[in-house]
Amino acid sequence: MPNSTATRRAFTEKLGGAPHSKSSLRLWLRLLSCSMIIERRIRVRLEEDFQTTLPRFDVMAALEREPDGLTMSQLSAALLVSNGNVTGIVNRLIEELLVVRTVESGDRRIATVRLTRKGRETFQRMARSHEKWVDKMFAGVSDAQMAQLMKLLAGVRHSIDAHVD
Amino acid sequence: MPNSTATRRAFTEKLGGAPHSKSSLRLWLRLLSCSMIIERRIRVRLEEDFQTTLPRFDVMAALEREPDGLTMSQLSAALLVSNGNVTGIVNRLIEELLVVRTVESGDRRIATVRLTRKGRETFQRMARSHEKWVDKMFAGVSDAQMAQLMKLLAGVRHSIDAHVD
DNA sequence: ACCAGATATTTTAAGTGTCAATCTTCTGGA
DNA sequence: TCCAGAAGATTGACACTTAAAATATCTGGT
Repeated sequence: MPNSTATRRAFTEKLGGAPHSKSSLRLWLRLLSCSMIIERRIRVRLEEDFQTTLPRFDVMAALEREPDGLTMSQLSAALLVSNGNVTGIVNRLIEELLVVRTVESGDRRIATVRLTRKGRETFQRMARSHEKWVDKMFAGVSDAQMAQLMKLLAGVRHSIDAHVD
Repeated sequence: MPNSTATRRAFTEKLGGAPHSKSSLRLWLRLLSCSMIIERRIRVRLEEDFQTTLPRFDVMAALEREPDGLTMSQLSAALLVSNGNVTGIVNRLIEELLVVRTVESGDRRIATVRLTRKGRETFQRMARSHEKWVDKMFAGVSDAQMAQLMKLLAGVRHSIDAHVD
């Protein structure tokens, strides 16, 4: 996982810039700590209950709705990770017999990755659990609050994209 | 980082569980993608502008407000990462002469880590930039929206903590 | 004084992540 | 046809991450 940390909160108190400044930083740290905690819990569960990892789960999720499979490049684009990274994860999934990688098109550079039957069945089980875990973590948040959050986070996303520099 | 991904959105459409279910998953994925994008941008900037990494920045941030330094254990507790992890990061910071690790108390098991003068100065510069980057990314979010988000995220955090299982 | 267990830290093994270099295969113009 | 460069994928070097094993040191009870 990922990385850290919620402690950049540290220097927040110092460095008094514009009033807006401190708020952005504090909001960012709160956002970060929420998603880190949720993600960490999912990782632990995935390991405990299915002896797998989040990246492997993510690859399988991307493949699950593509019966015809995805090329390595499509996979890395879908997951927003580097090409070389996908190679390693797919290799491990192949060892576990959860996916296959074949060269079948006319272009022999292109490798297509596909879930096996075992992979599909395994993923179904994992996805059901995953959904339950997330549900449970958000159980204390009302539908109205979730809707609010969806909207506000869309705004954040928009702000980020708008200020690409 | 690491890690991924915003594409678990994939299977969200299938697996129609309770109506609340799908919302949690979608909210979680939106939360995740926001924080991943922000974090990635900070990583890139830190590398481009200061040839450093986010974990190193985080360690320095934790040390910055502790003139007397922190032990390795205090550091890993503050950053919410494993003990062994901190060892490697601090080693690299030592090579860069940004921190020092000394054994000074009566207990020779305990190593104290402290920013050097160079480390302190370097961190000040980095923190100022870091703050600007975050500010800019949130520039399109109003103060009212930020306040709302703070409140709602506190609720999320509370919900997560309440449903530890 | 001794030594069993506790505590602080480092080391190790395996996975994830990046970028840059390399390998293979294709493609389009001369 | 031929070949320079583009495109898909893997490999290698490095950094980060964890959990578990190994080291080193301390502490308290006998």
